[in-house]
Amino acid sequence: MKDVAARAGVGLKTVSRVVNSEPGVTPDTERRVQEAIESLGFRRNDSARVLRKGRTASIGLVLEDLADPFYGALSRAVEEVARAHGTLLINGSSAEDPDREQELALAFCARRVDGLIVIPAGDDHRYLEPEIKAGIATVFVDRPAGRIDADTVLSDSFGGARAGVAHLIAHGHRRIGFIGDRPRIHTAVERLRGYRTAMADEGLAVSDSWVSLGTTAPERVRAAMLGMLTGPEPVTAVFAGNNRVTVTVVRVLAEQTRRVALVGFDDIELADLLGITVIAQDSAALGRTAAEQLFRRLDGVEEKPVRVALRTMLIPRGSGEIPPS
Amino acid sequence: MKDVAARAGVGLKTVSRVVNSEPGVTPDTERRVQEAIESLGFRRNDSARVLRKGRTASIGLVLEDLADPFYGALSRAVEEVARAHGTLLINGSSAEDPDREQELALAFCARRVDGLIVIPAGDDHRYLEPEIKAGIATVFVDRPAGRIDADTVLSDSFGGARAGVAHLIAHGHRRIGFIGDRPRIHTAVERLRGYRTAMADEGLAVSDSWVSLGTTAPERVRAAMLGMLTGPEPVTAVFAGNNRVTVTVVRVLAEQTRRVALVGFDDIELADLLGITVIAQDSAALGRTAAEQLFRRLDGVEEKPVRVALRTMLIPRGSGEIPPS
DNA sequence: CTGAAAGCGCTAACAC
DNA sequence: GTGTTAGCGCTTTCAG
Repeated sequence: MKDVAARAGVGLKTVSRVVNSEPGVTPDTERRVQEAIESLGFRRNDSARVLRKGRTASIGLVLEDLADPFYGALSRAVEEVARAHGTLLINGSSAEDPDREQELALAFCARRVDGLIVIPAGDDHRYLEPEIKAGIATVFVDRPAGRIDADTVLSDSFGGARAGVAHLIAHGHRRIGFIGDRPRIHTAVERLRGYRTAMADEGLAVSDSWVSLGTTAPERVRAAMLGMLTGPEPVTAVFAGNNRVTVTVVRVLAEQTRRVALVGFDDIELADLLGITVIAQDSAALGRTAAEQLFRRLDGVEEKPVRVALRTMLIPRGSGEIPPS
Repeated sequence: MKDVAARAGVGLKTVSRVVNSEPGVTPDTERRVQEAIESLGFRRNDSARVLRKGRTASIGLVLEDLADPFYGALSRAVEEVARAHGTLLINGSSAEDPDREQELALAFCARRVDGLIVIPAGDDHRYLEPEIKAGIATVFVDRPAGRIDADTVLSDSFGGARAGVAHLIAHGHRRIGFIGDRPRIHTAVERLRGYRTAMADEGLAVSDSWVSLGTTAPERVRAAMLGMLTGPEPVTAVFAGNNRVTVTVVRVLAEQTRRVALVGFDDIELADLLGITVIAQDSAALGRTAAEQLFRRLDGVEEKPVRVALRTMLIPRGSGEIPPS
């Protein structure tokens, strides 16, 4: 910038004005500066700018795994909102590891992102308190924050699972399995609660052998599913706790001769062709809503922490309407 | 940091030493500084650090759409490599718009990312020359750079498409359609070339009505597919140019009574269950390889631009082995 | 309308 | 082992 000023024969501040298209520069001077910029290939150093202004025009998003289509879509929605606000997005995948979540979130804070959107992996977010106090707006999505009070945008996991299981019951099932994510994960617990409530609503007892929580690794899910299909009280239907689980369950069921009903949480690409009945949640809406709330905070809106729950939708496609065998 | 120094009763530089775990501090002093840091909730301002050091420990990735599972997986692979190098990743989606690609890439450069990985939307990247000259290492992935010479990591689109179409021919097809992405996109053109070559290899003529390039919007692909199924020379097989196209083609074919063979470029989740034969490319390997090359550059390796072509793999699953009707 | 000086928070280089 | 000084590239303030 100094060089540009020298070359254009003007002061430093004048270059700054031109670069930021601030008013108060003669068209003629502006042209000279522009030429100098061009010929020197000058590009403003945003780091220095940030240091001065305090705002980085960037936000951070900590999610579980960008390779999961659910989070990919969510991230993209956040990016669109950020873009509309002239803001860049930094992504980080926690791989469902609380330490890594914290490491990422704090790294983002050290870069002085203006705001943070977090899909929690851990259940204690007190480590963010000083950052939030220091002015980094924070919104939690998909799962609630642990041990701090903050803006949160969720899907209605409980209601969705309950509706899905009720759907299976309505189609005549009595022995229904539930395969979900690890019990540390809030959505897994909520969906299990939805399952139990739906069963209780109809006065159905739940056998321990019908419920399995754990990682979404294919081997684990496969074993759980096979376990429920054998034994003294084999299930005639399953509720899959999320898209990763559904994918594996569909594969296992495809190998069976007996027809087993299935409803899965989360929609999946091509699920329509495979006839998979799902409880769809709108991952893009989740991201969009969270981002909008974040920018509302960045615009200075002061209100007590907001909690939004987005509705889910039951999409019947066949697998959930198979009668008990 | 000044405050920490004051509180701990030490000099500024000593705090800096502690924060960066540099040697030359008494354990006792270090403890005092640590305490001050804790109680003040101090966190180093990386912007200032960047300004001083020149390196931001961040890289930028410009891709088409993070919500596309192909790019999601690629991005995640890049992130893993970056993480191993203590580097953060900034993502941006170009939405296949060259202007937006440029806007993003330059925005990343203004933030002084150490390196840039670009999945080109446009075909002229001379705008990056000053940046590259200024020291921002740049690697292109999935598609080659336009009008500049730079490190590039691609899949073998030509070879993959050729093998896929040859596979269809081997199963008896003579009238084979090709539906691909817009002709501005390098991979689309390469895959079309693979198609034409495979046809020519067997002495088969290609009717204009069998080839359709354009956006991957479902309506466009649907119309193209339906067009090829009707008319005087209906196709008995199709080659789909990428995962977006395949998804729509599968839907259209599912509605037909006649059985039409299909091979698609890119693997898709659940394609195994739907029996879709594909030419798989390893998006994670693409990302990993590109990122590794980038860090090789950042480590100071000077060599003339590298070009890597990753092999593709034909996975027969049924749809590509349907005989002509 | 324009420019000179101060300083954002940190680190490199050199004292002590 | 520790502190001091200068300055990274920009914007803010205020004087011309």
